[in-house]
Amino acid sequence: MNSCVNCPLNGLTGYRSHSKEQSQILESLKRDERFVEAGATVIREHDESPPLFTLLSGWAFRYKTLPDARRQILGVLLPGDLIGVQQHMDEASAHGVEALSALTLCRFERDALWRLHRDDAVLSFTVTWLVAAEERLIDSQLLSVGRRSAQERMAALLVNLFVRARRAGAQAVIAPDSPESVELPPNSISWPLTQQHIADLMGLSLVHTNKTLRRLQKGGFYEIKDRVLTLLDPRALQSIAQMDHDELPSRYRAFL
Amino acid sequence: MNSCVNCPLNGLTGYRSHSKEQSQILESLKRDERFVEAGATVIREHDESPPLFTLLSGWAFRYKTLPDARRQILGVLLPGDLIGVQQHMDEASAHGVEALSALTLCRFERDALWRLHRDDAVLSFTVTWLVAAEERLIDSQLLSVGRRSAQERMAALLVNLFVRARRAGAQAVIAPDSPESVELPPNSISWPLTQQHIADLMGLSLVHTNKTLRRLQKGGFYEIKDRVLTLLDPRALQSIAQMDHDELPSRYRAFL
DNA sequence: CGACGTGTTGATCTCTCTCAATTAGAGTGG
DNA sequence: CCACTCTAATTGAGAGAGATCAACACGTCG
Repeated sequence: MNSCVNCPLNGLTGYRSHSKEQSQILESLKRDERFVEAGATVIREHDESPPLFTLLSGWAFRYKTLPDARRQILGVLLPGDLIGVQQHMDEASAHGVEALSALTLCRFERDALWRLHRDDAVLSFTVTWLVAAEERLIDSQLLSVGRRSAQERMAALLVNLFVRARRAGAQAVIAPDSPESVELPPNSISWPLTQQHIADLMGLSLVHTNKTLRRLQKGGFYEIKDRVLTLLDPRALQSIAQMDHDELPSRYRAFL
Repeated sequence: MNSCVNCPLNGLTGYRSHSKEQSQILESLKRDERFVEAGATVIREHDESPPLFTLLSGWAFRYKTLPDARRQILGVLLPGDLIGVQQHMDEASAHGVEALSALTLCRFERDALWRLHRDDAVLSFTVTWLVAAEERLIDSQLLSVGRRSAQERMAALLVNLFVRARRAGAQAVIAPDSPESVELPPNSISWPLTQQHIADLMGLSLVHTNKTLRRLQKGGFYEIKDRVLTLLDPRALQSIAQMDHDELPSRYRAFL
């Protein structure tokens, strides 16, 4: 079975169903599939014109670092996300991408982005949609990092990633050997993040991240065991996070 | 003279020159021009499907707030920026937009975004380019807010906005009555931000923002007088900000 | 003239960071 | 099977960057 059916460009955004025509264009732009192991670097931080990818399975993250090695994780990439649109348009890559779990990537031709815009209006609109959706995620993270307390940030992160992962899992047509495909209870997801990742995501120190997380755990709000996150009280977490009702786009709300 | 020549969709991204065909499409999608005064709300935080705008002159900002009124400014919008792509695709607006100075906005038809993708590949590619460019700006701000000290954040903000404003000014074909059009020495720009704005941009308190800014000013690195910012030592500021050489895209470097 | 917005400064307070040490689990090699 | 090593999580203590509280200065504007 062709894994292109899981490609986000192929109409899985919930916006429209894919057609033969678009599928064919995508096929022609696809160069190959790539598999990388957990921890591998997909794009180095200052790579020149890295390829355009689509994430078919697994978790990854985008990051930037300062000269003295402080790292900020810009966002978590889940199956169905696009990788490398920003850099593709503009000289060197501004951020690196690293795998959190084993990944399956669909790699496209160098000029795929332009050809896709040139050849098909639906596909080009989908790209814009995907990029805009990613921007909303960053906006939300910026709100957390800039204005939420440590505890609020943790709660927001848990809820956000939970609903995103649930939705990504629900959308995948097949993904036999990927971490997110393992059958889990409806209030659990696979969780490949270490506390260091969480700290770098939320702009906190490792130690403080640990203490804050611990407090939430002892409060019975969530549980992480064997790389699996279980939300024991999603509502309470949302409330702790001071999440405005509409901070979650409606397409995610069903997963809580 | 038609102000559409200043429209970012019309090839001002430096990526290509505009053609008759694209100009005509844009004309047909343009509904009208809007003028708002400084301080006005352009888009309320939870508006349903707000229109798509292009910022022709003036400064604005995007923001999100928490239920208890803490505010995070997500980014500053300068002439040539697109407003409202994110919200346009997806239910309610996730962020508000407010004017920092008097603005000239070009307002488009409701379904302009889709029609533009449908009718012209160059235009649709330009939109993707613009959205991706904005995402890079947010990435950079997230790095500041998450990992830079207060002093570093201030320095980074001053440098970043300076080069962006300089470039926007250099690109504007005409903008007679807008704040950024006033002739200023090459190391100065118009500066409509209050310290409260800066605090909300960088995720700091007003008081601490003031003290940090004051220290930099006393150090002779910059000066703000009569709503005009002058960078007295851009190199030193970059260095204070721990700005990696490539944190500024090359198209901005000429303005330092 | 008083009200208001903006900037400034000093005095605490506290959240988060840094430093340091310990525990637990997963490999790995002898 | 048992040291040995590495990574990730955990906890305590002390330090510090930044927050909060409180005044005051200055200019604009009704």
